[in-house]
Amino acid sequence: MVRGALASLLNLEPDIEVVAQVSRGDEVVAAAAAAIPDVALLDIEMPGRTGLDAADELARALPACRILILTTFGRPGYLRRAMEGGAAGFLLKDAPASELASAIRRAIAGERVVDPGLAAAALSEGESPLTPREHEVLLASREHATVADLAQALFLSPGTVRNHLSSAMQKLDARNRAEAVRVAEEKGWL
Amino acid sequence: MVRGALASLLNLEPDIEVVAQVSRGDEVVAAAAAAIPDVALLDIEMPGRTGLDAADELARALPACRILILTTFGRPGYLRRAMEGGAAGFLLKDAPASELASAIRRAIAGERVVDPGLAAAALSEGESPLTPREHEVLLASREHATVADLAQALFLSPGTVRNHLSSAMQKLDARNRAEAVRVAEEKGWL
DNA sequence: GGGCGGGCGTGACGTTTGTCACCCCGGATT
DNA sequence: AATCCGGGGTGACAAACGTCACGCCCGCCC
Repeated sequence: MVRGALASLLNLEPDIEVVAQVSRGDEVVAAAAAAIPDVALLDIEMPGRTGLDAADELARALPACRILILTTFGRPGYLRRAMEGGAAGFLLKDAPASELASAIRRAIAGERVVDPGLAAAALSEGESPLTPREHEVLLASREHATVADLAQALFLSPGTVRNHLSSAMQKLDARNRAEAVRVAEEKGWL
Repeated sequence: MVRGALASLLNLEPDIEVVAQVSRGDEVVAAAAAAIPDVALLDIEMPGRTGLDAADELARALPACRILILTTFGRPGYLRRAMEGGAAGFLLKDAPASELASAIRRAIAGERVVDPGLAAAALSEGESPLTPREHEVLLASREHATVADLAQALFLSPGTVRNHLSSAMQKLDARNRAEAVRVAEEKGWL
């Protein structure tokens, strides 16, 4: 509904035409390859595939296509990943709707469009202190209740899992897994 | 942005006029009292106050005003609460945008508008098996890492907290707090 | 070549957690 | 009067958790 509504509004702009819409992250690249848009507007949380992942591949497949990320959650980690992935801009859904059209125009003009407050937050928070493995274990810990489960799912020894978790918890200043997950999610590191 | 976009679209409909918009749940009743709308369209997750809570009070303050809940998450528990609170309809944001206007018209006509699949899910899942206290403790456990913290925050003995948690975990078929919270959230019982 | 960090593992240790049995109380049901 | 349920509490116990020290390997970098 949201996508449809925004598309309708954008189509009312005389200089903007919506040439394609998809509902899933894993349909983005195919649709863009077919429609060859000037700008791709991507959400982050999507079924099938993250908007950030889709952006990475889209940037390789259609280098001429400018990418704008439009998301609900202003996690600094998201912003960083988006910019490193070659996005031209990063918008929050709680910005006024008028900003969307102007951001698209500015993206076409070659500017980078980033919410200033969010950019500051991204710089101040720094990037994730977690090693890839720690990140992976913490991620999996959301879906597996016990260390034994976790170890089996990751093909690791239970001891190693606990070591990774313990190390992650120290880095995140948390007193247990659950808190570590919360903190990591808040900072956009998960 | 989403609210603004939907409002713009609705204003394009000849028979619909958007008379007020607010961004916070705790501003709903005041705005409605000033604008006296025929229909109130409420999200659930809002800063300040839940849309469901706002709906309850709105139904008391302006009984003539029809209430439509428009939300991202189709949790059966949400639906139940909304209907018990006197809402005229319950829409999901992933429905097509065209359905929104028609739902508003049907609400004015006195119909109840509910996503059929969601209604079935609500009936099949049943309501929360948790006692009020268990619910409360589980809710608080999201923000307090240890039992000791939890006990202090709720003015309870640590043992009692663990008893409540244990009982909740059994009812939710979970092996620890974190899993219990996940399950309860999924079912819309939290 | 040596140092360093990441990944994987083990063993030991103390703490926390989850479970259970059992206690009391008050209100509602029968 | 007896029963049940929700709430609050205690004490004990085993299991799970989080921490630490230590070992090994590999790759990178000075």
